[in-house]
Amino acid sequence: MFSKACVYGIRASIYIAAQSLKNNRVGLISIAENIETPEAFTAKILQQLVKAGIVDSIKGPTGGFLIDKSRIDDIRLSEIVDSLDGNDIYKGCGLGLTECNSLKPCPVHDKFAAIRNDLKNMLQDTSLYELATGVDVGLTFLKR
Amino acid sequence: MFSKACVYGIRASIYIAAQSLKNNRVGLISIAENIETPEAFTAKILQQLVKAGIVDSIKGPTGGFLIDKSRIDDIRLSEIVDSLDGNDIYKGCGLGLTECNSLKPCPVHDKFAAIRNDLKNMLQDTSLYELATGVDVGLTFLKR
DNA sequence: TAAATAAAGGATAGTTTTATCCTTTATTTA
DNA sequence: TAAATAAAGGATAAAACTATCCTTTATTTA
Repeated sequence: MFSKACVYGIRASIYIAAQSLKNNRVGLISIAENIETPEAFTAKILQQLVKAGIVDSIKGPTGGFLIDKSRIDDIRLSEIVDSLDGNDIYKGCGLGLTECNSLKPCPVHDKFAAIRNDLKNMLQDTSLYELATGVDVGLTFLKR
Repeated sequence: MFSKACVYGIRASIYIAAQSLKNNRVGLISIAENIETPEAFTAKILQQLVKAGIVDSIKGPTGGFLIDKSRIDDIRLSEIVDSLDGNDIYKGCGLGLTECNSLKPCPVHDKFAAIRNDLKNMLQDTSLYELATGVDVGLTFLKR
């Protein structure tokens, strides 16, 4: 469904959000440990999330990654997916055709459109806030 | 969503089914042309579909690929996806965790389960027959 | 101001996926 | 039975994705 970069990025964002809600700034090592991802690869993904404006970073001692508390409720899963995997999962044809639309549809066009639309809505309706609080209260998990 | 091998395989299966319904056996070159896929790579995918028992092949002059007419209505999209991409899209965790279930769920477990279940049902409910006839009457397309 | 810390960035390596080429095997037909 | 045809299979190459390492830049604190 999503690339590894994307799922690592989602997990990292949720972890950073959960910590930011508790006013903790977190470093790369701690992130990689808590979401169980390869450290250096996670660093690259965090760079992308910073460039996309989803995560903030601060260099030097006491530095690390954070998300402004006031924005955690506004950030949607769809933004993270967009920034790491692009919008192909929403827009692309299910059978890989370059031109595929209601005028010249592939054989699964309508059936896929329905699923993809549900996926799109789900990602757009899901905020980082609800995911982060689930992790914080121990209802959901980011590793294993 | 699906690998290239998988979407090529679906398109090839639909094309072979459409031709088989008209009692035409089709060769590799003609398949690759009509679904616009790289010939040699398509050959490899067809080998997998033959091994999976979805498509039949006959060697030598007048040979080619076909699907028994009586089976076209029974073959589901899910079988093709299974044979080329495996069942990870149905079973795997949306965030890539190895253990993820209702007892120890990832933050998006329930939301993904709903989407994945819809996808699963759609693939299991869709027969090669309905896709092939759509192409045959010019309602849907396999290339561009 | 020097040393320590932590992210950013560049280079490179490993793995998987996608793609091609060439030889072998099976089958038909002249 | 020889020649032609078409799929099967093996080897290899190219591209994309995943992953690691090392240097540079920014910032803090002693």
